[in-house]
Amino acid sequence: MVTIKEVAKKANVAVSTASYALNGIKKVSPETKEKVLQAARELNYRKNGFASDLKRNSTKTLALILSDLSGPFYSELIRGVQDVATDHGYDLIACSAIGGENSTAAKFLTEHRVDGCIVLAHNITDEMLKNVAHHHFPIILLDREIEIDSTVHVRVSNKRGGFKATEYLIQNGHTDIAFVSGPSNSYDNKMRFAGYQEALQAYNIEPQNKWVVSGNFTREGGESAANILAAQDQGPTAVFFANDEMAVGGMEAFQKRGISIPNDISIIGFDDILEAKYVNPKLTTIRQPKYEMGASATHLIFQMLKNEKVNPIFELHTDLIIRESVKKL
Amino acid sequence: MVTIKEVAKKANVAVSTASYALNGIKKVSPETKEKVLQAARELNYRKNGFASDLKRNSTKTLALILSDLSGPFYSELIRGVQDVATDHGYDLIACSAIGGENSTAAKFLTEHRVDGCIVLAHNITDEMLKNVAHHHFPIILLDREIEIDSTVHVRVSNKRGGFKATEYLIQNGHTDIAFVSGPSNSYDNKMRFAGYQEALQAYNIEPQNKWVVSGNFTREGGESAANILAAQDQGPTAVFFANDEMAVGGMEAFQKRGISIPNDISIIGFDDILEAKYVNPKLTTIRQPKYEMGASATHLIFQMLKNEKVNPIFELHTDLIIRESVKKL
DNA sequence: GTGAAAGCGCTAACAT
DNA sequence: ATGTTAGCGCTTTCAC
Repeated sequence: MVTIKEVAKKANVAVSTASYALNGIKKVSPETKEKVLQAARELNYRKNGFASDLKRNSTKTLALILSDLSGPFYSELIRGVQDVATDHGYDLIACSAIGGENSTAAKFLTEHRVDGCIVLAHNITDEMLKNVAHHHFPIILLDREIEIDSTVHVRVSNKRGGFKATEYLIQNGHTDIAFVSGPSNSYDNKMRFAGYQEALQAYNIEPQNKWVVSGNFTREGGESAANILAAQDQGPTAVFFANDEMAVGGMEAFQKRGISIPNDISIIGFDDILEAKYVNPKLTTIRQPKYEMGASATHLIFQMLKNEKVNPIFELHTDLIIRESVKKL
Repeated sequence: MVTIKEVAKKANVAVSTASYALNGIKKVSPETKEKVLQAARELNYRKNGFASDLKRNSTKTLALILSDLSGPFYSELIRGVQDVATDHGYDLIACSAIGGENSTAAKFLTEHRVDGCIVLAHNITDEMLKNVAHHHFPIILLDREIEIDSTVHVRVSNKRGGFKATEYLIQNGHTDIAFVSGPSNSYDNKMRFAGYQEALQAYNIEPQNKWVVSGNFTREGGESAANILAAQDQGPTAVFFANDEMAVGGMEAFQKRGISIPNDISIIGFDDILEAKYVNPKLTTIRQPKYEMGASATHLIFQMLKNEKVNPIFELHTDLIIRESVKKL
């Protein structure tokens, strides 16, 4: 490996001069600069980023921690993060939390390898986050329930969204409304369900246990939930899937059984994934402001980096997107 | 920031001893070890990963360079990379090549921040790759045309795949076969088109310029290509979309115009994306072995790291996946 | 088993 | 404008 020392020697200057030249610091005369650059080129010099970060005590990079790099994820959200990071001259890397304590995520979280982290991973334990969170190392948690000291949460109003979805169904004349839930340990799911229940109550509709079935947030889960619902003597006239992924699977399952959407049954989802508008009929759903979530999270990091005080909770709103999958009764 | 020095002081040992204890090196007696660990806990010590990497001169991490972190990408491929990296005790980070010379990707490529790179990004120039590639820094290029010294290429047999797709159409009685191409600067696209042409020639079918339309590898591009094709007096009986993304868009566009698939027109794609089997009718396509691409690329990196000789080109094969979108004439 | 000390490659304060 | 040098936090050789 060729170091700055060798470059300096070849250019007949001191290391400091070489460093200044290489970093474009004006102190150095144009001729010396060119000499250094030339030497660097000839030696094919590449700086050692770690050494430089170590010295400067700053990495100018942010990490985005995801449950699984290869999982499906919100590209809009990432774009939000990326845009803001770039605006501030920061780099962004993504890493996976698979492996828990031994994951790449853990390494970045604990070893001062980045200046801040955005965590969108449910496989990172609260325990670990607690151990790592301290001042001067900003951590933003997305969609987490538990509050952790010196950590900031960015959330979406899942409960209000669940309420809106259910209310929209009710306003279209539905009273027999099923809820297909995600995994029970999911904070998102819990809140969306709470919104569903609240809406039923607000409109004096008796909740029915048989109409709450679970679907694990996956397409397949949505299919089997739809099949369970369709097999009942007296099925619901509408179903609220706790995410679009399941709604898409559910729609397919209903249609396969000859049940027409929205004529025989109305469907509403949650998330507004890309596919929602390509499915047939187009899916009515609750949109999460994903780009804004990413952008806000990143803005918060920079505020924290500047030692500004930030509110520990930042909540964003949801919108009802009306398309074609709900019929007025 | 609390350093190992402070831990050592608190534990009343030398830094070296603290280092041994912290790294689980057996030299140190159980009691001293416990003393050190205790001190570290109390001080909430986090090691500085850079300092350690700098000293060890190895990062034990690989970078996966993508055109755009927020773009749609092959999660199967990433899983392949991830699995193999993990097996070798390496970490994996993903970063974006947006910004070219100033991108995060460039930083990782040039600054010795990782032990090897897998590049799946067309916005990294050959020039840059050339400057960076040298022995002891393994770089694997995915789906690239130009060969670069001391760099290894993993490819898929796009041309054979294009041939197979076209041949399958021909074997089903089609002779009026359109080709919807991707961006002209894409190596994948070029090769798939070459396969298409070769198949036509092999079966003595006259190629028709009016049946080659471009679609930019996007869903929208597929839609407009389909619309162009559908508007022709005498349209094709089959169309080969150079990727599934476009095929899905094209199918929707055809169906919107009342053209039935596969009754009125047959469709074949390329890639076998997840959606291919959820679309209606299910899409017949050419599958790329994406997991294997990722896994092979990563294996190659480790071979290079061990200074083993590797072949500069590694080609994987494609398979025809027959589903429902092609009809026998 | 433990400690002292060199040094990884770089930056920046200070001296010239 | 350029050079000398301390030191970032860590690992590891060598001496005890």
